[in-house]
Amino acid sequence: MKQLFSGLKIGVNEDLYVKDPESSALGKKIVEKSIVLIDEIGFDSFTFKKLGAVIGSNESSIYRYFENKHKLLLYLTSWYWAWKEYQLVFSTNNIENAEQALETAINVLTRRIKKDSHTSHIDEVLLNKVVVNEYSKSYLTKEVDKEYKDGYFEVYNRLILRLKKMILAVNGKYPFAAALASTVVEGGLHQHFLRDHFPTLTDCNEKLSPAEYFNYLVLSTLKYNTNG
Amino acid sequence: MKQLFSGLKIGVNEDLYVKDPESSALGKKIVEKSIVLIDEIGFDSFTFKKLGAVIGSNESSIYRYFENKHKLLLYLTSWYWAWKEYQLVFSTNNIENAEQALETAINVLTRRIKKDSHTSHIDEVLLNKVVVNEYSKSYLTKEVDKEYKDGYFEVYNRLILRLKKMILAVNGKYPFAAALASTVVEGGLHQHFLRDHFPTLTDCNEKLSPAEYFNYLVLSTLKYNTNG
DNA sequence: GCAAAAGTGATAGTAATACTATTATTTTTG
DNA sequence: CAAAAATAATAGTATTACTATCACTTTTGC
Repeated sequence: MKQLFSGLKIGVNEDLYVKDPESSALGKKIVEKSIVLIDEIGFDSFTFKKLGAVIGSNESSIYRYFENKHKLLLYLTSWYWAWKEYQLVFSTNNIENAEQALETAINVLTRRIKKDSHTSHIDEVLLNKVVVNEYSKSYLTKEVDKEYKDGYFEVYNRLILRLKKMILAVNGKYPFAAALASTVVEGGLHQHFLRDHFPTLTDCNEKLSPAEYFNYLVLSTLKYNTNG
Repeated sequence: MKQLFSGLKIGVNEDLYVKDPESSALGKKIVEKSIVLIDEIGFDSFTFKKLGAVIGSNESSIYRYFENKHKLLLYLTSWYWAWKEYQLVFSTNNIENAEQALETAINVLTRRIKKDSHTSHIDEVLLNKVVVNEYSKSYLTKEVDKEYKDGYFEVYNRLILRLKKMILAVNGKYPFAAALASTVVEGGLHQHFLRDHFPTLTDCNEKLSPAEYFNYLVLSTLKYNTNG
């Protein structure tokens, strides 16, 4: 699968950046090191000035790529979901059996990223950690409706609707397909967070993965319908 | 049920405030109006200075009740979960049938608050909105492990463990009881958010409530186990 | 190879934030 | 009514989140 990605540019909404960070060495460095720094100090403490210091660049230069740190976060997380979408599509497109395809999709969407395939300058292991800890902050804002209209959450939306379709392929009569799809994706992030910080609130640990929990949850609720 | 609450003080961790806001008129006003203002402008734009202007009080006076706005948010959300815990306990404690009790609990935890019982100075409708939009921000921080140890998330923890127990009462062999309980509570907030802002990502709307979705989800996964 | 253009860096400046400290004034209460 | 407690007013600091300007460096197109 690795070769399928090499040379392939992950597409995110162009309004998220002032200048395409993929178009220059500095741009790539900004993206690469912002992930490292956000993981290290958290998004709340993260500033362009600190990032500038890390990459040996001026604050003002970073502003030429991203309007502000909120847009940068949207860029990073959009990149993440686009990457997940590719993984989902490529890992399920030759599976005929709907149930098996759904299981594969759930695995892709809820597994913890351990090894970095490291296709580019982006470290997917760190980016996954950033998404778990910071993604909600990108939409829990007063500007969310406007930004939704502007397509800033396009990739995330599309990904969830793909999963919804796969759920309906298993059981076309299930009435909560969108809610279940969003529960799996958002819940996947949340269970990883709980595992790391509120361990009594989840059963997921070394031996039991969120993927196992969600696979059981989804299949049982979809099959319950048909069994009566 | 209303009378059970009147005169009953909801208990939150004492380290969350410098001076108990319940102990004075100003303290109550701070709590009351902070909910209104956070709902209005969002937690990110909320400052003690703006709150001071709203209540006709000085910024420095607010600092005598809460160290900073993060602690205030923890206070407000703790109050909310404590209030939910009471609702849960009182509405289920005389139900013998485990399945029925669980259904009631899920209803209490995932329903939208519409009417304000308005026991005190706190508007529960607004507070519910604040929790939906801001609760994640209270734990998605770099200080979460320290604050967890200090008991800042005690009430929330206890509430989820109560739900876990009720899940196990229905099916003692279910292996993901804590994960399912946290999925219901956190997912409940999330589905309300989606309904308001990303409507294509949920099936919940005027006619279909998150409570119905979660009831079906939980009962089907718990029963699937026993049916095979 | 050179000039224009584009990109980057350095510096300065502003309004707002998130506080702390001090002192003055008002309110409570013993 | 005096002492104590609570609140208000003012001032001050470091940091944030930018914007603007200008200098310098690198790229590119002829």
